[in-house]
Amino acid sequence: MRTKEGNKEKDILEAAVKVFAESGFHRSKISKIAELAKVATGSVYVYYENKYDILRKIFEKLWNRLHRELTTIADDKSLTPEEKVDLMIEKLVDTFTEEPELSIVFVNEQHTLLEGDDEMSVRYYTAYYKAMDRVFTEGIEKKVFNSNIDMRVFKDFMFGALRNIIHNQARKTLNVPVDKIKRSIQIMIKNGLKI
Amino acid sequence: MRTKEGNKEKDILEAAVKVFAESGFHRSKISKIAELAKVATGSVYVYYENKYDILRKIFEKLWNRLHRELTTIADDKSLTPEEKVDLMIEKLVDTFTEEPELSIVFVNEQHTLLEGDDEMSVRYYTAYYKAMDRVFTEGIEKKVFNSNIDMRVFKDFMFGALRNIIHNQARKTLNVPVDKIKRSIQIMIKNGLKI
Amino acid sequence: MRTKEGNKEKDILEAAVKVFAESGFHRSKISKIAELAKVATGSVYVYYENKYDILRKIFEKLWNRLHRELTTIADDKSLTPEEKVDLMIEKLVDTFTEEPELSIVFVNEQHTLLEGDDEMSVRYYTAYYKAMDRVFTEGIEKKVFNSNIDMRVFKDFMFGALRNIIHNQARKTLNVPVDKIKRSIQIMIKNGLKI
Amino acid sequence: MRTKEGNKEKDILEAAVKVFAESGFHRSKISKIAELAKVATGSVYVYYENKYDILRKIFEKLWNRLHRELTTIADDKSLTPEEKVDLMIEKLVDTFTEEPELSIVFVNEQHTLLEGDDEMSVRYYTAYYKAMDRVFTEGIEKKVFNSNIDMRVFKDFMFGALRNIIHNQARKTLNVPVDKIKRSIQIMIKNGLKI
DNA sequence: TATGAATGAGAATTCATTCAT
DNA sequence: AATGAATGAATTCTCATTCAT
Repeated sequence: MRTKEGNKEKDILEAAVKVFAESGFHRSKISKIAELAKVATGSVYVYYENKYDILRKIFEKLWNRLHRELTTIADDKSLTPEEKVDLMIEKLVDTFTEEPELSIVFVNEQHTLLEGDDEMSVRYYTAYYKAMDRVFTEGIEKKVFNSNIDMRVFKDFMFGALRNIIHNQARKTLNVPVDKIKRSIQIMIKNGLKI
Repeated sequence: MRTKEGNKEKDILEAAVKVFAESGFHRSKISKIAELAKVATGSVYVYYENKYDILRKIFEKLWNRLHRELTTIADDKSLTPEEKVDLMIEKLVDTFTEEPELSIVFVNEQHTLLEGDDEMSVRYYTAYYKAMDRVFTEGIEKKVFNSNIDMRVFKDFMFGALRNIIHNQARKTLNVPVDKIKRSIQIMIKNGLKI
Repeated sequence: MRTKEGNKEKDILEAAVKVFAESGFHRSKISKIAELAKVATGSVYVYYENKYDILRKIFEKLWNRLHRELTTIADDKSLTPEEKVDLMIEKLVDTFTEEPELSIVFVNEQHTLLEGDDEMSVRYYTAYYKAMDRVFTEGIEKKVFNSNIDMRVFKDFMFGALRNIIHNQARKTLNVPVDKIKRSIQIMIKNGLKI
Repeated sequence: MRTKEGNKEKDILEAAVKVFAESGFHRSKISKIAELAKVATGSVYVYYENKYDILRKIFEKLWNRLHRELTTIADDKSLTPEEKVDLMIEKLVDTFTEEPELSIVFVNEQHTLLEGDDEMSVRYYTAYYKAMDRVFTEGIEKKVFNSNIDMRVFKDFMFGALRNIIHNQARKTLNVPVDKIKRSIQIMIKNGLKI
C-alpha cells in the first residue's frame, strides 16, 4: 500500500520539530530529518526551499494557531478581562504541554528565526501579541488592571514567563503538575506574589 | 621572552560577546572574534580550548557575578522579603541593561550551552536560583507571600519574565525607560495585575 | 535518481595509492587525491570515513590478496617446503613489482597504520604470516630446514628482506632485473635454510 | 645549580628520539620535545633549524657511528669474510638492541628523511653500505661467497632483514633473546652465502 | 514527484616557527 | 643564549543543496 502523497510534507515538518528540539537548528542535519520522516534527503527540497524554510513553516503554523485561539478569547464579549487572562494562560500552557518538542523549538530557535528574516518578527507581534494587547487595554479601561504597569512590559513579562515555564516543563527540568502550573501563574499574574 | 601584551584573554572574551550577540553562536566565526579583539586567529586558542569554551567562560563569569550579587541581597537581614524581591529585580534589570550584548547572548545561547554540557545546568541552578529560593521561602514562612504559588513555578516565572524583558530591551524591540520597566515588574510581581 | 557513475570508490583508492606513494601519508592532501580521481573533495567522504580510513582500506585489500595467494601455495600438497618457499618469494616479488606505488605505500606507511589502530596489526600477522609459519614448520618437521633457526626470526627476516628489496626496486634505487632478484633471494633463503 | 649549557643540544636530540619513536615524526610536536628536554619551545630553534633538521641530525649521528664501526670490521685484515659478516651482524643487532627507540625512529622515518632531502640518500649509501660492499666483494673474490647472488640484492636483503627484526624487537612484537636472534641471522646469512 | 549520489564552499583547529624581551 | 606568547598558514571534514535519472 502506498501512503497518501500528501503526508510527506507533514511528515517532514513533524520530523523536523523532533530533530530541531533534540539537536538545535544548526546542529540538525537535513539527512536526519529525512530519515525520521522516512523520505529521501532530496525529497525535503521538494516541499521546502531550504532548512531555514522548514523552521519558518513550523513557527508560522504555530503562530496562526495561537493567534486564532487567543483572538477568540480576546473577542469573547461574555468574559471579563480577568477571565480572559485566565483562559489565555490556560490555553497557552495546554498548547505547549501537549507538544513539548514544539515548545522547545519555539523557545530555543526564536532568535534563529529573527536573525534570518526581519519581516517575520513583525507578523509575529501582529498575530501573537495583539490579542493580549486588547485584553490588557480593556482591563485598564474598565479600571480592573493597574494603569501604572506599562503595557509593553506586561506583554513581554507574561510571554517570557510563560515561555520559560513551558520550556523547562518540556525539558523535564521543572516537574510540576500542569494544573498547579496554571493556578500558580494565574495567581501571580492577577494577584501578584502577595497574599 | 615575549611577555603578555595587554590583556588578550579579556579582549577575546569581550569581542566574542559582541560577535555572538550579533550573529548567534553557530554563525560566529573565530576569525571574526580574533579580528575584533585585534589578535591573530591562533591566539584565540592560546586562551580558549575551542569556540564552545569561549561561550562557557562568558556564562561562567556572568553567573558568578549574579550569584554574588543576588546572594548578598538574599542574605541581608535588614530587609523584608518584599524589599529583597524589589532589589533583586532592580539588580537584574540594571546588570543586563548595562551590557545589552551580554544579555542577548545570555538569552539566545542558553540552549547552546545546555546541549553541549550537562554539568553546566546543575551549577546554573545551584548558583543562580538558590538566592531566589531563599527569598521566596522566607516570604512564605513570614506569611507575606502566597503559599498557593508553587515555588518552582515562581522561580521559572520570574526568571523567564525578566529574561524576556531584558532581551527585548537589548534588542531595541521594547523601548521603555529602565525605571518604568523596573516599576512595572515590581508591581506585577508583588501585587499582580489587579488594582 | 542520480545513479553511481563509474566506480568512484575504486578511483579514489587508486589515486590515494599514487599520492601516498609520492608524498607520504601525512603530506598527502585529500584535495589532491580527489583531483587525481577526478572527483570532488567531498565525494571522498562519501566512500571513506576519513583520510586514515583510505590507508586502512589500501592495506586491507592488499593483505587479503596476499593472504589468499600465499595460503594457496602453503596448502598445496604437491609441493615440497623448498618449492613452496621458492614460489612464495616469486609471488611476493611479482605482486609488488607489478604495482610499485602500492609497494612503496605498503612499506612506508606500515607504522602510520599501526600507530592508529592496534587491532590491525593482529589481523596482519594472522592473515599474512600464518602461511609462512606453516611452510617453515613443515620444513623443520621434514628435516629439510635448520631447526637452530628461530621461526619468529625467520619470518621477520624473510619479510623484512623482501620488503626492503621490493621497496628499493620500486623507488628505482635498486636496479636489478626481476629474475635476478628472485634468483638471488631464493638462493640466499634456501641455502641458508638447508641443514 | 645550573646545568651545563652544552647539554641542551643533546637533551633535545634525545627527547626527540623518544617522541618520534612514540608518535611518529609528523604527529610529534616541538612543544612536546621541548617539554621532555626540560627546555622552552623556542630554545629548540637555538640548536636546530627546524623540526626536520632534528630528524636529520638523529640519522647523521647514527650513520656516522655505524659507518665507523662497520668500516673497522671490514678493514680488519685478521678476519675472514665469514667472520666479518658474523661480527657485522652482531654489531648491528647490539647497536639497535641497546637503543630501541632509536631503532624505531631509524626504521619508521627513513622515508620521511628521503622525501625531504635527496643528497641524504647518497651519503647514506656511501657511509653505510660501502663496508658491506667490501666484505661481500672480498668473499666473492676469495670464492667463499656465491657469485650467483647479486651484490645489490644481497645488501638490500641483509639490511632489510636486519631492519625488520630490530624494529619488531624494539616494538616488542618479536620476543626472542638477543643471542638467539644473532645466531639465527648468522646461520641464515652465512649458510646462504656459502658455495 | 522522488531519489540519493555528488558536490564544494566554508570554518574550526593545529602547530611549526618567529620574535620581543 | 633562553624564553614562551603570539602568529597565521594550511587542511581536514561537514553538510546544505543540487541534479541526473
